[in-house]
Amino acid sequence: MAKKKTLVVVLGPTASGKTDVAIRLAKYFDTEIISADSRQFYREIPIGTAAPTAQQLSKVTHHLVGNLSLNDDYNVSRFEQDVMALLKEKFRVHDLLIMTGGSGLYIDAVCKGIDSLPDPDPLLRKTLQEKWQQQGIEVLQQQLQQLDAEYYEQVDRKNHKRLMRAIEVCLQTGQKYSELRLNKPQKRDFNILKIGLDLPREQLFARINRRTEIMLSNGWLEEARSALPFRHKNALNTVGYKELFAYLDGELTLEEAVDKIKTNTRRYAKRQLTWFKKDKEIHWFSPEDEEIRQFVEEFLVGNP
RNA sequence: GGUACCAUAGCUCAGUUGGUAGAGCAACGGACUGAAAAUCCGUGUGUCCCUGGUUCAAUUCCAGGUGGUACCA
Repeated sequence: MAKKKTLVVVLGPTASGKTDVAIRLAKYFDTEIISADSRQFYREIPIGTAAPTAQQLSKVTHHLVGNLSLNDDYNVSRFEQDVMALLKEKFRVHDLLIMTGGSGLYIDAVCKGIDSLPDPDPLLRKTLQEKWQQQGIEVLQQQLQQLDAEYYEQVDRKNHKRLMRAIEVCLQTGQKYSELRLNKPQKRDFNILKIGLDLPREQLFARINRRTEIMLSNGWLEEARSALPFRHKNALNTVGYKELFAYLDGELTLEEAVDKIKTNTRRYAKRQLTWFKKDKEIHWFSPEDEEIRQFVEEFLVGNP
């Protein structure tokens, strides 16, 4: 019987040191890394997304970094499919693979699966978007109440994105969203070990501030300037770009923009931590902790 | 040195005709199934500069002090 394969997931808030830890583990176990970062896919914005550098990429083979263009539309479901295909291929030659990133929803899609739902119809989405902007959220609420009263009861009714998505699914499938959204964890045929990286908040915030400065001195502003033609793409609805675009528009001074970037990055880190805190499968470590490698080895021994 | 004005939450400020106070931002907490670095929800954390006076009661009125700002010397 074939040995069971293992996916080690290195996760944590932004700037917690995931990239370095993942590379160290990958080198030690002589394996490859799959990114689970919803913004590092885009090849035009490596600086602002703190993607692995050319030097880091040369040390270990990375997947799903810089594989998309800002023009590409992408979503969690496609990510799940891409990663499952990658795992199938790479587990032929590796017993252990590493996935690292900070996008909780994307990580969960790989670890637990995600329901089979249709991709949004762009035209329908545009219609709903306009409806919301012109007539307000009440119209969306009423529409969802008619289409799917059950989901309407549980949904966050002030969140236009949730309302729109549910309406989309109902209209596109002719079925109720609440009936399609099973939310049932799928069994994977590989072991999963989740390693969480975290630091005392004060230290994490100091790292965020320092990294922001480094990213700027690495040419982030120029990167933002050249991404300007794509500013309305979803990929650029991202911490940092919004603020730098505001500076380029003359709405903020550079100093104000940088301060806002730091603040919004901290807030992003907090949202990530809120997501990860719920997941009781995560084993938490400090990024400098030498015991991470040993912990993985012990897991491998215990889960042959 | 003199005069005027100001001093309230981490920041910018509102307010209390005397009954210990509230907005925005920040902060903190939370939600999350194809836009997720997105989107949305909740929470006020306070020697009301200090000391004294008047008063049943002072953050509020009065006096002095301290600090700041402006103008005059």
